[in-house]
Amino acid sequence: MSTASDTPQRNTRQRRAVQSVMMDLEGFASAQQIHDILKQRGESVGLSTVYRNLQALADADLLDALRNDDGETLYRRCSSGHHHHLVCRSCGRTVEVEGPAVERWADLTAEKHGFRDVEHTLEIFGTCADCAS
Amino acid sequence: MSTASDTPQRNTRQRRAVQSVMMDLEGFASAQQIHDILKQRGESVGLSTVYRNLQALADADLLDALRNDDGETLYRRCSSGHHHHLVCRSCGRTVEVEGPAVERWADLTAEKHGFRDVEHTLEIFGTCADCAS
DNA sequence: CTGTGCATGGGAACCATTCTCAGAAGTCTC
DNA sequence: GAGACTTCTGAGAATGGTTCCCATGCACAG
Repeated sequence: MSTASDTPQRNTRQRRAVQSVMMDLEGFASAQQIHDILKQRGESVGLSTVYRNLQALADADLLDALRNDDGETLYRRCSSGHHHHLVCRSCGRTVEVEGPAVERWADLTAEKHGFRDVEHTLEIFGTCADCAS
Repeated sequence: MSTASDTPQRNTRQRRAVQSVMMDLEGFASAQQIHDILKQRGESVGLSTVYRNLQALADADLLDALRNDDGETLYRRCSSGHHHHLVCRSCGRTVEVEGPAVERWADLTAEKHGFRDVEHTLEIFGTCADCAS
């Protein structure tokens, strides 16, 4: 395996601080919000560095990233493996969901039309039980 | 019905020009691309106006809008009714696809977790047969 | 034809994100 | 532990898509 060999990254205070915040976070948050949280904690980290580390973590599949309607990128820690999200549009609470049948349908549909290297995005939005009352 | 009564919009040259371009377009295009096409046709329209009209058309469900990975909003004319897209990430060619089973799965999954007023987004990206060769 | 008010457009403003690059700080070697 | 080597950091500038501002234009009713 060569996939595991790439962690030539240095163990800096800033990287640890960002990871720590992401561990504590319950829902999705923007890079700027995470930057603010770090500032509040007294673990000040440059905004560029926050962006860089979030991207690195997302590339390593340690975080999920998605764009909201405003065009911001939101991050959240995630379990490994392919999955989708059920997000409360009111409070941001997120449930990770899987749908093997959907995966198959997407691949099959793409293949039927001659498409290669297929990816897909799927997010479900709604109002959770707590927020609905 | 009150939904059909709202077209108190003026019939300007610019609005007609934008609609005309969208009718001719095969795949998704960004506001800026559409602005360029208008310029090429000699039907010059201000960039702000292009944005405004595209948004208006999308709000009226006459266009589909989606965001690409770069954060740009892309527009395309769409057939009525709920559907999803299979988009070539190279040339932008788009196939509208339907997946009743997926709709049902999404609604069911959300319901199972107590979510209400459920919506979902689903897009499939790939490289089409022509671009793959 | 004339008045009224929405539409237009050019440029400034906005804002999330990325880039730049000099200085700071991990890590490896001896 | 010291020194060399290299990656990481951060402040501010740059970027780029989109929206805002507002004086002027133009569609449409009367």
